Amino acid sequence: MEKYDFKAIEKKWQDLWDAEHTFAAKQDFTLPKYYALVEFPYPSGQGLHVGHPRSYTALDIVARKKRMQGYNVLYPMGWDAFGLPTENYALKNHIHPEVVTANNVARFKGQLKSLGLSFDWDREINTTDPDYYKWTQWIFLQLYKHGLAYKKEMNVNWCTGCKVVLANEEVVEGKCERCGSDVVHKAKSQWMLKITAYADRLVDDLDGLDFIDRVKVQQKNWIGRSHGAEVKFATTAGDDLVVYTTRPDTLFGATYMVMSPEHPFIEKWAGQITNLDAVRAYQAEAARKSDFERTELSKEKTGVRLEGVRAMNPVNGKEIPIFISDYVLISYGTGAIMAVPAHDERDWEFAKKFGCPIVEVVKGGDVEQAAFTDCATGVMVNSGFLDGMSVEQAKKAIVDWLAEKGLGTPKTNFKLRDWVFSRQRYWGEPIPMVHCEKCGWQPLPESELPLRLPELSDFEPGENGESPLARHTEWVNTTCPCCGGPAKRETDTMPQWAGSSWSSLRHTDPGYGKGPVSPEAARYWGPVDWYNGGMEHTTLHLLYSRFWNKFLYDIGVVPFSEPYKKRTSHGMILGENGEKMSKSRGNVVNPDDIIREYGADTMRLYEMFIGDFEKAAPWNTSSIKGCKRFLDRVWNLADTMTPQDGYSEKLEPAMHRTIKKVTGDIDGLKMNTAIAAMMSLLNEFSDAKQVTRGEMATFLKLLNPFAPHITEELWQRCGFAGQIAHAPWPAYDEAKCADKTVEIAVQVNGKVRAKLTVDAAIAAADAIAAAKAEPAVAALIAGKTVAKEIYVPGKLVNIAVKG
RNA sequence: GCUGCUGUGGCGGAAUUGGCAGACGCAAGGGACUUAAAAUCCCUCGGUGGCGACACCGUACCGGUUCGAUCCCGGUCAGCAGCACCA
Repeated sequence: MEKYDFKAIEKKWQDLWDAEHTFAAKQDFTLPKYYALVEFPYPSGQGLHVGHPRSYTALDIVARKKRMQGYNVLYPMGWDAFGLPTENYALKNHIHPEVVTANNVARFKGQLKSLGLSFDWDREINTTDPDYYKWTQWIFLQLYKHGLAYKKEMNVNWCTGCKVVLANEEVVEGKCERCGSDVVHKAKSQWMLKITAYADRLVDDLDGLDFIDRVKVQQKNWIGRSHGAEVKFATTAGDDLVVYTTRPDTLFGATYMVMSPEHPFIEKWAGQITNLDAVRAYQAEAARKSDFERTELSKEKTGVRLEGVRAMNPVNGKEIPIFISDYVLISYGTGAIMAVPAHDERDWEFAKKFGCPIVEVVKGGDVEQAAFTDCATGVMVNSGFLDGMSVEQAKKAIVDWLAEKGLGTPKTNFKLRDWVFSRQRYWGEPIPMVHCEKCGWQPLPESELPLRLPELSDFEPGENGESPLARHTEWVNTTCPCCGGPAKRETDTMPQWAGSSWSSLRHTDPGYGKGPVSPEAARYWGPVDWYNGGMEHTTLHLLYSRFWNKFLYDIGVVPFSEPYKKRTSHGMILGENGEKMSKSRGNVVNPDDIIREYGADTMRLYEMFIGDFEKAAPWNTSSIKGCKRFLDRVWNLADTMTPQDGYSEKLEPAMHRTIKKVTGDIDGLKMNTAIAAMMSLLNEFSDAKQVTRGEMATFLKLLNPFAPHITEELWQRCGFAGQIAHAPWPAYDEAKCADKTVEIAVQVNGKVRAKLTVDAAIAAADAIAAAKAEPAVAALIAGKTVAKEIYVPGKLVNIAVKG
């Protein structure tokens, strides 16, 4: 046969797949279904990164295998195309974002096709398509109508670089997640989504899902649910100061209180505070600090004591001082705490600095040296009626006592905040709301959707934090849907995360006109069976889309409350030097170059072979050659094929074992060891100098999901019927996986001293007898007492001797 | 600081209900073919000692349990990721 011409072969089959829609999901809803999904890309100007194919190829392998196993597979692709980089590029180059998006999508699509990915292009979606964002807007209106979208004047995270508001999830260490600029606080009126209403379910429902642990852990930490109690402390100012605590058991040890500098009582009590100047100065200082500084300076506690007002510990009647300090956050709990320095590290540090008494109420540590925070072993002391109880018992007892006296109630709190949903930029979905002086905020009638973005030539963001849409008065000025009078449109747009929050649902029937989701298609296809995506989206897209799905479930739009059954995450592909790929580091690998030089099949194989799918792995150009060499040898294998249909006697166990291994490894996302197993099998064929027709057919099928072009071509050239993509996945027989004879190790006291080839079904006594007969073993055990003899079937014999 | 994860040859990585450590691949060295190179094929390839058959050591480090530990337990160190004063 001629040389392996991957260029011609790959083009031939890609064209055929396109022409025949080979991988389109079938409309027959009686077939068993499988919905595989990868996070759809943001079509950036840089084109595809070598990281994209790692995720896409892995699920492509899953999808191709499932098709061969007889499933009706949905493996769709789309474009998450709204967003700042496109808009910034458009601004810089004076091209409309819509044009930029179309160009980028065309390039991405070409690149994805050149990889031979089996996406169903008939179900392509684009979040910037008005037919798509019509329904994104529709979902927003439903959220509004159910009280889950509301407008609020608040301090928001403002990115000084992008000139836009960010969600909490988009702020990393006080900097913008995208551009790295400083994030400052700014008071603005913003649309908010009440994700906190779903906090409990977003935590609890994780238990029933097949998500990798680190995703579950990260989501749980982010939502940050804690159980405790709210407790009322009487003050000399008259108002009760309410605090939230997870350790009500330590109430007897509360020796002072702390309020956040933003706490409203400070204003209220101004007349009674005798050191108001110092308090005001501290408030001003705290307000000046950005989030970043507040966390950076967290080592040293600061604060001011409120002179003139004191509180009373409700459990023992003792008067205790009140401080203000920025280590207490206004945004969490009640904005005030009871301080128990003996059993809380932060309180301990503060008490040491400000000379507050440290009263031990849980025995077990040395509270003069450090706070004792262990809940599991401590015993209550100095706590009146709680003395002698464990921490757990004391928690119950004190909460009951507080409830009885009307001093406190059990309470659950979350770290999760509501989702800031407004962005002051052009390239996003317009928020379909209208403001009327008379009627207030009014939703746009659903019949007027989609509310299209106006054609603008000037979409530079406003300096004052206004959206560019605000300058477009013809679009802004409208009539009130309620009273018909003059009104103004909302000029902020939705965040980039809006469109992707329901995209998995739309793929099930992207053309459906009566709602966001066809009920019939959703019932059949949903939820997604396997979803793969980046860890960086765990507390963003993944959390948001779970929230939206739950909402859509509650209002009867979808019949399932979780959008994804299984979630995995791929590791990053690093540069050859082990650092993150970036232009500035000069270590970027372009997938187009690799495909041109080695072919798509080699590229796919290499990215799957590179290492543990979940871990980061450095790119290594010379390792690619190993994968190319493998495919070259597969190509040449066809020349050694014999006409025999079944498996040769010698290789039969290896064939069954490899089928089992590859099948299981694909399901377990261990593509690297699946490929290793196929390489080993190829080595067996090489040693045998031949391959039977039956072996060839099975081998090509196993390899097909990984290297679809070369296997399709060889399938045809070897004269097998039809296309391999439609061939059934090979089966294995467990009973035929084992060899008839096995080599076992013989150990004396755990050290290998001999090897022995025995019948696989040998009895333990016979194996041990044979082992003892080995000269090397006999010499070592001669004259010693045998303490124990162990036979592990098919593995080894171990003889333990003494003396 | 807290939480989670990881630590295996020159490199990427295999192998754990405790059972022959280093599969598979890369790189390297030697050989065959060739005028030569590339490609291909064959051999070697954890360390130390020995001409040698072999012996001893070896899965970050120290200790424990076991006939047997990369795997389990206790402690130490290093790295990565997430969270970051959430009471």
